[in-house]
Amino acid sequence: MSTLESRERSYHHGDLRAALLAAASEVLEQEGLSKLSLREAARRAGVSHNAPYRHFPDREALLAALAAQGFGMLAQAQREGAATGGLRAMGEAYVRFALAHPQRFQLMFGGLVQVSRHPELRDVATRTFEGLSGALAERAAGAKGASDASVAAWALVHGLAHLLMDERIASAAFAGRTREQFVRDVLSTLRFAAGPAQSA
Amino acid sequence: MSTLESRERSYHHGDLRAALLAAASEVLEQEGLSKLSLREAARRAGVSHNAPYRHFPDREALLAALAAQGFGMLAQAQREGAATGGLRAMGEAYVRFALAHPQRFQLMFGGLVQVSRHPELRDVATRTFEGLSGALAERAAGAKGASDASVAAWALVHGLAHLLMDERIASAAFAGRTREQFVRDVLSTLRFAAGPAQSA
DNA sequence: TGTACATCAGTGAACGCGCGTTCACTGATGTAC
DNA sequence: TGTACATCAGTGAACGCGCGTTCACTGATGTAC
Repeated sequence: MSTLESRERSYHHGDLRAALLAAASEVLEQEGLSKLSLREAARRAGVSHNAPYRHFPDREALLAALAAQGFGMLAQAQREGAATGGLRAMGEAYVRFALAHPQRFQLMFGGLVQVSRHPELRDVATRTFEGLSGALAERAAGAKGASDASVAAWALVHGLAHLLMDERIASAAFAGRTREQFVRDVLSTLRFAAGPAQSA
Repeated sequence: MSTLESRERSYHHGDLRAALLAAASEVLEQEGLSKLSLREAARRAGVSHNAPYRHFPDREALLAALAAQGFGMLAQAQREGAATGGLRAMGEAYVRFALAHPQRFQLMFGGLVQVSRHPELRDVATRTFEGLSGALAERAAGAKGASDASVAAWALVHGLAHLLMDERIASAAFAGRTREQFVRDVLSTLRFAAGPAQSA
């Protein structure tokens, strides 16, 4: 009998916390945030409805863990973007992440989870943004208002992600382009007003 | 006896629909979206818990009406901005609106209300955005990618509104400036890459 | 001008729902000796 | 190597909650004649 099988049969789950997070992610992506309850996560993990309380003090703690996971994913996507295509690719990766995981993005930014009550979440979120603004500050090094510029760049990709996610942009605006190409084109219509020349 | 008094005493409310919207707005701004139920709106309007069903077929219809009202307010704020300070002021007005009415903004853009199911909402939302992109297109008239540029500008203010609203921007970034000034400075770090010269 | 009647806009009781959470419990695990 | 015992991670029943929604109703209003 394999370890997995023995785990499946055993009274103790083995790694229920991870299983709950996986189940909750599934609900989140398939059914949306409003359908995501502790009970539903427990059901999907094949466990009684209050077993989750051994791993999460309350519902919000589960949401916070999911959000934290999301920031990790976003940071990873950005790192990959930065590695392959520089700053521009980082922005595109940000938008791509939001569109690939709209419900997760909502959870991360929807204000439903009180960030102040979950230090772990606050930390991972802060680190994610530092990655972005660090790269931007490097690019605009020394320029007056470099910090403001990095906020602006962040706002730009963040807003574009939101608008596309909510289908707020009429399909006519795409003008036949793929969404990827549209994002590239939109992002390239703006330049930093001061600082070193922008190459991309 | 004044008309108002007679209304207060009468069995029929007089204008319950408006009263419910007002009560719901109050709940929305004071308690947040999650506390906003048909029953709570009815309570605040001093009416039985299912009187609202004479005016709204279901809960989502009430939310949709509130969101539609929000788009009206936003359009109005933008018009005022455009009249007094041009394009830049329009963007600032957008951000200011979001910060003054965060819960409303969430409702309008949070994806909780199925826009497709509420034509009136879709229409007023579309008109609001046309006002913005119309002004932008005018500014960038003739330039290649003017439409893309207006999407970018919209995304910029939209994203900045979101980030500020969610308190995602560390207070250190303000560097002692007021929020209004900070918004102005951030917005001015970006320029259109092509098209007519930008004056502000 | 008065009256009958249709229609409209409220009321109040009741239903079922899924949820978060608590409680007392039991089976499984690990460790001290 | 065995055994006693503490601890941990599950179970299942139960609670109260506010909600959306439906039902049959009643009071108020307006209109045809």
